[in-house]
Amino acid sequence: MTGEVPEIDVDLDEDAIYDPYAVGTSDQRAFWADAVADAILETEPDDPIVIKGGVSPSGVPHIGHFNEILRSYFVAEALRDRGREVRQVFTTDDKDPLRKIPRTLADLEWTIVDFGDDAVDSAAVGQNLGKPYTDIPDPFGCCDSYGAHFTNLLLDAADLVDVPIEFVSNTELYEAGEFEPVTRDLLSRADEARDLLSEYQDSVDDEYTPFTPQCTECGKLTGEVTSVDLDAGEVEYTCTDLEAGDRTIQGCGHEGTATLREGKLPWRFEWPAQWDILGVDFEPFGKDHAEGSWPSGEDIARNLLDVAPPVPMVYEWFTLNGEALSSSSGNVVTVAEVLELLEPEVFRYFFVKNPRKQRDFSVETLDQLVDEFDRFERVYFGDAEPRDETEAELVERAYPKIVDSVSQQQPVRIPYTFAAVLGMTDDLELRETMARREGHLPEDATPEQVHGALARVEQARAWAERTDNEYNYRLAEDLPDVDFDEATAAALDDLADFVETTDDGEEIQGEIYEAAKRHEIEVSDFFSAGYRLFLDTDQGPRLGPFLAALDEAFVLDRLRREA
RNA sequence: GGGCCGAUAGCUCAGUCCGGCAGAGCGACGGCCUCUUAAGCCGUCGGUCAAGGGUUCAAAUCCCUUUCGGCCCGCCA
Repeated sequence: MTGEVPEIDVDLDEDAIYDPYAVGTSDQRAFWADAVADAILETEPDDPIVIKGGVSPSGVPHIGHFNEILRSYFVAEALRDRGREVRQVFTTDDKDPLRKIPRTLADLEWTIVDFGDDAVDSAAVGQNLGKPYTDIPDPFGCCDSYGAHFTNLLLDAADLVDVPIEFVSNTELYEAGEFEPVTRDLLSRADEARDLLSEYQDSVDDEYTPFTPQCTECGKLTGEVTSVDLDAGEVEYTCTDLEAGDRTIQGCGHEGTATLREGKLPWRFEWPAQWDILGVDFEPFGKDHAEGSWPSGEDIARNLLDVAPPVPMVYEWFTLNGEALSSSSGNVVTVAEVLELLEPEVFRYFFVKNPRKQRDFSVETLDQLVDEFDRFERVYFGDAEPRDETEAELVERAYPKIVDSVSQQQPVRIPYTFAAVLGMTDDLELRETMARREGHLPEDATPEQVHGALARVEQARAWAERTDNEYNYRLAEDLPDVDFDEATAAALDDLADFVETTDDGEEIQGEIYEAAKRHEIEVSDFFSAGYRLFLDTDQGPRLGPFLAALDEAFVLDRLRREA
């Protein structure tokens, strides 16, 4: 359970509640999710409050999709803090047609594979452009359809970050007839619908019909409606070509009839129709929707469907390593991959930040994100000073929503980069010894705390390996190929003799200097010799305590260049 | 072409709505710990608030213009 929600007088006018750029920016709240909750409550929604997100299951889910999941989650939690019941719904827009061949796919284990890979039935996909995702075979053959496959990955992604969501399949909504009343209504007032949408889309002309039938012959959503018979609940259509980007998906020319369930609404109408059907009170969306779909959707909801639109919120897109996230170009990172590098709470923390800012998710500098989270957590436990009152409130409100559960005791965290260094060895006891020697583990830490703190090593090690950065040390198991001069060799022998007499890291550290001086060699060169022997690099961790932590017999053999 | 969002220290970001000393963490640098090299402590440096102009006693904040990054204006979602 989270802390008290600060009581404030909220005074939002209609404009502020339905301006997607304004929602969530109140200066009365430190955490944007609280400001969003204020706006939602101003609309006086009934319980349960419905929060919706949604994406097309078009390909490999990537971290961008977590805007839909986690932004919504924080708002849901902010409302629950105020005693409200909330449903977090997520639509998989699986009735959408596949418009182009994805370059990469992922199997259910999140292994990324190229479209042309042998494991992929590429023909099953290539021959089905223009069909709904749920009518295309799963190219891996493991799920009911292409749509089901990637919906399963989305479900798994939400599960990985432990956000409970109610999944709703759009295709199933159509099949169950949920869209039929809205479809019928829109077709009966096609002129009105056309007039309204033409204010937002220049291309809407007199021929426009707010329904896209699915061809009974070829299965594609390409039909051009030629007549409507609402009494029969049918439309007549001709299967025509479909423009998709710079390509054309060919229709089969079939002339036939379709029921109001055999097809779909164009997106501009489908979105507000979802609001109506699901009773949506709040929906965040990417900036791509902000200038197009939202204004028309709001208008359609109010003036055509006669329903209140949800409270909207725009989030900025972020980049990955400075480049646009793009499934087609392959610049994606999956949640599964991210969670190999980060603890879930750190990943969730990333989404606590202001949604209105363009942000880069940089794998190279992930350590900074982790450090930021660690400080955030210390502030929560009173172990670090908040920079101002705003941050104090932000921490108080957001931290409990980031972690699984707030622990009684402050979790022990070892710095991420140090954790990466510990990854030099697979010896768990050695990791703990080194961490203790460096004071990263309190004397009285419980075994659970130690275990929890060291769990980070796996992720930090994976990060160091992946980026091959300065923390990518590896304990040299065999004697590296070395060739020292006489003085250095003698100094190393001295050092070995000294190590034999003590296991005090600080004393060893001092002897390294002394031995170098005695043999008249540069201290820095002597350190380098040590790093070369143990890590096969020129620099590394503080050598004395490092050697003290290692197995003594191993250290002696190595210093004497014997093994 | 029209509209919209963003840009603040080397990095990650607060602060902008409602004008009032330019901020935090990390990094860097210096010092301390018998000690250049993952830790710790102390300290220092670090800024054309993207650029220019305007309003104001006072502008990162408001107004105008421009640059850069991105989005929308598709019978796409």
